[in-house]
Amino acid sequence: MASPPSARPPGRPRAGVHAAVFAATLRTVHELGYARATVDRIAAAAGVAKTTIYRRWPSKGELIVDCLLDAFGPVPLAAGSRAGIMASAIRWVAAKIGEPGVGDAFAGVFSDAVSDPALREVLSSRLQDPYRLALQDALGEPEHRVLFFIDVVVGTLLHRMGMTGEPMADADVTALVELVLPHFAGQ
Amino acid sequence: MASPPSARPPGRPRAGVHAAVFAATLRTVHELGYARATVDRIAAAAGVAKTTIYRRWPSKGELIVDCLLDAFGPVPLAAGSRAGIMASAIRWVAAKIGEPGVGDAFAGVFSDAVSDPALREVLSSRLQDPYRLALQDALGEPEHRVLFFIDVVVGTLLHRMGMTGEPMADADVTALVELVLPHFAGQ
DNA sequence: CTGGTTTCGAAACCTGAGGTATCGAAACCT
DNA sequence: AGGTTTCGATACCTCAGGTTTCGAAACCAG
Repeated sequence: MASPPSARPPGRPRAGVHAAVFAATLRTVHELGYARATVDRIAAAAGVAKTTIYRRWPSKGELIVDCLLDAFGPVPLAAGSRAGIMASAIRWVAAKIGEPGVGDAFAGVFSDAVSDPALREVLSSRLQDPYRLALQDALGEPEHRVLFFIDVVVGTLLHRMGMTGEPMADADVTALVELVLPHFAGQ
Repeated sequence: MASPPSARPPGRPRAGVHAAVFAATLRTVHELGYARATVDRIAAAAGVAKTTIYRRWPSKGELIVDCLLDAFGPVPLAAGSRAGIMASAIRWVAAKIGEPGVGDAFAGVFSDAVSDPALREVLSSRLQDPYRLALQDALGEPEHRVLFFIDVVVGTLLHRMGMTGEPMADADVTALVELVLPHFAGQ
């Protein structure tokens, strides 16, 4: 029979560097901006060799996607009216994008994906799809409609971030909520 | 007295290459994507040396901005209700972004601006401000409100373009119009 | 037709970033 | 102690943005 699945493989075990690398990534992106946050610098900030990073993530883009997944976590979907769910989701993503480094990393990896179909696929399937499915389920809306509102909400927040370098202020987030909410009045 | 201002300066005159370079830029970006549309390739497609391009535009970003200004032209602002002006403006920018190469170039230069404050300033002042001012004037709205709706409309269109690689379909543009229009019912 | 001035094209070059390859040292298990 | 794997350091490759150089071409004045 095969060896028990929990048997540790021989050799030196991998060091747990994910948390340190994620923190170093957000810190470096926040301090230097996305383009100047090179993999070398991120590795140095994490106290790790560049080769170690490339052993775990196949590209800078996928590292950033994993970092964002870690930073965002699951959507808080408080039970309640559809409008309430939508409003809290919008405020949640706006607040996350406002955290230091997160918005820059998000806008940066999104930008890279424009010219990189493989990264676009990763971004779509690993980052967008889980949230899209959760929202479809919570709202009882069809896929194309949820995708549309993701375009509206995330697109608006990233456009503001990209044009001004600053996350959207609370007053404008409120305006965004009021723009979207009437379309989820029913139920 | 000084020589008449219309006197041609001595030496070889500059060749008029703007139109050819703009066309080559959109064509190359459309065929290869933004990142692979290098300045070398754009120059080759235009039948021009790379140095000639850098004599006229200080960076790839500014070349793209000028190319977009040429491709967009002025906003058609048909006289009518504020809602009608807004609806036609949204459909106009959506159609422009849907033209081959334009959406990719727009998303690409926007992406570059994320990590390049100088380019962000150029994008804001040369590309966004003229349209913002025209809309403020036509709609009688304050600056921050027009900026907010530019974030919503352009952000949504670019997010769709960036995530799917395709411009937004007409049905979704209609949904975008219907999302925004109720906020311009008055007058 | 000749000389002065400017622009053009071709090529070599520099910098910086993503990503890969190599290899000895370190960490774990048996 | 020996086998296996990962780690860090370093050198390296590719490619894109951008600059420099320089001879050739295009214009004007005399």
